[in-house]
Amino acid sequence: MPAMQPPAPNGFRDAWCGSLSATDEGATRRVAGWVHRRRDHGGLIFIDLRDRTGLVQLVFHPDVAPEAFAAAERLRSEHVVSAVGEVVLRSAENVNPNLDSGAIEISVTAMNVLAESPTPPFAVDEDTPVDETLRLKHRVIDLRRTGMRDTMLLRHEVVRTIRRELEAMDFVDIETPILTNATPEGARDFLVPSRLQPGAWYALPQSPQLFKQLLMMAGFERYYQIARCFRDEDLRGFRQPEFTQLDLEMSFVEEDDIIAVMEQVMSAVFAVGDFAVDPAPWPRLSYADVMLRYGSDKPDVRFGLQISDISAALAGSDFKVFETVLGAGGVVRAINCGQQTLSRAELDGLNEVAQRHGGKAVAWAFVQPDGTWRSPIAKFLGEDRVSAANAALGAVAEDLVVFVADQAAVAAPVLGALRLHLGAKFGLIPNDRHAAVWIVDFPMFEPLEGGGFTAVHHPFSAPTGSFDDPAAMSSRNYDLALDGVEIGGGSIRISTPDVQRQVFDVIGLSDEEAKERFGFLLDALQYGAPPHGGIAMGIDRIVALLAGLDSIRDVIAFPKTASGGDPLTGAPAPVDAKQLAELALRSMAPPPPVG
RNA sequence: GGGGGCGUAGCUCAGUUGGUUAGAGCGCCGGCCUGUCACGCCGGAGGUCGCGGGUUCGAGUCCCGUCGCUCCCGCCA
Repeated sequence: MPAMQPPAPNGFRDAWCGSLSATDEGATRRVAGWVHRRRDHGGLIFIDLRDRTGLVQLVFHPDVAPEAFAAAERLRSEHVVSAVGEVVLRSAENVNPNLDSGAIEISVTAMNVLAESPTPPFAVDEDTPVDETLRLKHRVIDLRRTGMRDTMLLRHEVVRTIRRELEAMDFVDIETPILTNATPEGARDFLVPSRLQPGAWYALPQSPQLFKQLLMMAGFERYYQIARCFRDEDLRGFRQPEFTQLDLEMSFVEEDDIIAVMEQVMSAVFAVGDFAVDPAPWPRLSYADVMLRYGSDKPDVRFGLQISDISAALAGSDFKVFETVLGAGGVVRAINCGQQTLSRAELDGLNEVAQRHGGKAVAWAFVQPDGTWRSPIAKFLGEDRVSAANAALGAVAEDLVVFVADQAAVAAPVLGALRLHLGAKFGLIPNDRHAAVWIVDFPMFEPLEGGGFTAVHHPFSAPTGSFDDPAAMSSRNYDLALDGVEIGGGSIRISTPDVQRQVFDVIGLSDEEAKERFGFLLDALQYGAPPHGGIAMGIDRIVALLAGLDSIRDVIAFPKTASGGDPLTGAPAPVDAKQLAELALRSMAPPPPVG
């Protein structure tokens, strides 16, 4: 964090607690903050006083300031005080190296108690973990802890850096509506009833997608916004119903232009967190490639354990499981774990990992010095197939190989999950090194059960290929993955009404529906839309990764729990019948029981 | 919607095969203490074992239900 300017002197303070140092020796300084800790020695009292910048030790001597000393005897944790005194150098043996201000202390001459506090529900320190519901219920106390404080300040610094970089590149910050229209596909919308138009509904935006495209058509060339987005889906550690993204859009650009801008911005952001990411440009891998080799569209490329397809090597064996799968158009894929050992119980445990992700079972083999396999399935395969598989996998003596046979759409994610599981188990995932990678060449459409298609990303991305074969079309999308987490994604957009209509047609949106829902977009496209594209980056996720946190709840000041509630305010909560009546609404359910 | 884990003092946790008055550390309160810095020493208070029901002579412990939190799958264009 950059150093802070001293506070403008007033009746409360003229210095930051954490910024005082030996250079202030002899000066009279006034500080204000919270009582972090009190050490009462009877004839001498020490107070650690805390403000946003850190701690400073106050000393109260009965002979220096009897009144202040008497007041200090009554101080307790989290009382708020303003104190003034001389900054004195500590003797060498009394220096506290754990404190930024540890070379000095303030010998207090006078103190004002500005507020008192009962004992807080948990200690304002990092020493013991605290139940998260309790933390959220008392978020004010929780946010006083150094971990939360530092994270919120880091978050601020990240956003500040983004703005600085983008503004240096002439991006314009423009706000888009929070009350807007529901979208027919994609995530579930949060809905807001209209009072002035009973029966009609606003929706909270899942992203400013269409508005930023309209801004390009309006000629703003380069737009950005730190935008709040809303999706009414189930929560996870890295998913909240409202979240913040860096949203940007540019005109007269292609993929390389957007990617170059983002690499510059993100490199600056990683530098803020002292985050060791390989210098840009970052690798661009195709969707098909990463789904095969990593079993994920957001691969963690910091470690090996890559997946290989060995269908061809093993085809035609007497092993019924593989033959049945291959006969039905499936695949056999495997991970060569190298010289690793797992117990029988650990090998069996892999089945659970596979089943959690929709797989059936995991086969395994240990390569022996002569190249044959010690494996329950070896006898069904035959020597030729085993050596062909060894060749395909680069497997040599003492290597462990794990296999999954299934339809590709199942085998890929199952092996992807196994890869992460094994990488963690073998200790292969470095936490001091980070890897960013672009994923490109996504399919434009994916087939729906029961016929038809849906857009893999969204129906405003520009497709490539022929509409005669939608399943074979790609989209001009690019996602950015960091350490196995999707931190952003975007695309070159459709900029002609024609193509936009054809895409709507493929996803089953009739001309009439398209006109009703997106008429404004088709209309704007028709009046001269520049080629344009953009990207959105998940701020919460980026900050969590920079801070090494597993949950974005820890980078949001006031987040929701897994059931979408806020223990602090009690939201969501029933509302008065009167409020409902004004909205022409009626409650269908009895209010939930209190407590 | 489905599956796993958790819920005992203000906080973090222990609690054996179901068996005496449910414990520890920290915190809190009181006393002592002039160089501590997670101060120290002495003493003390503090419990709806998440909630409801059941089994049992007896339930923190076993069973059923329920609520809350959390992780995973589905879902998240």
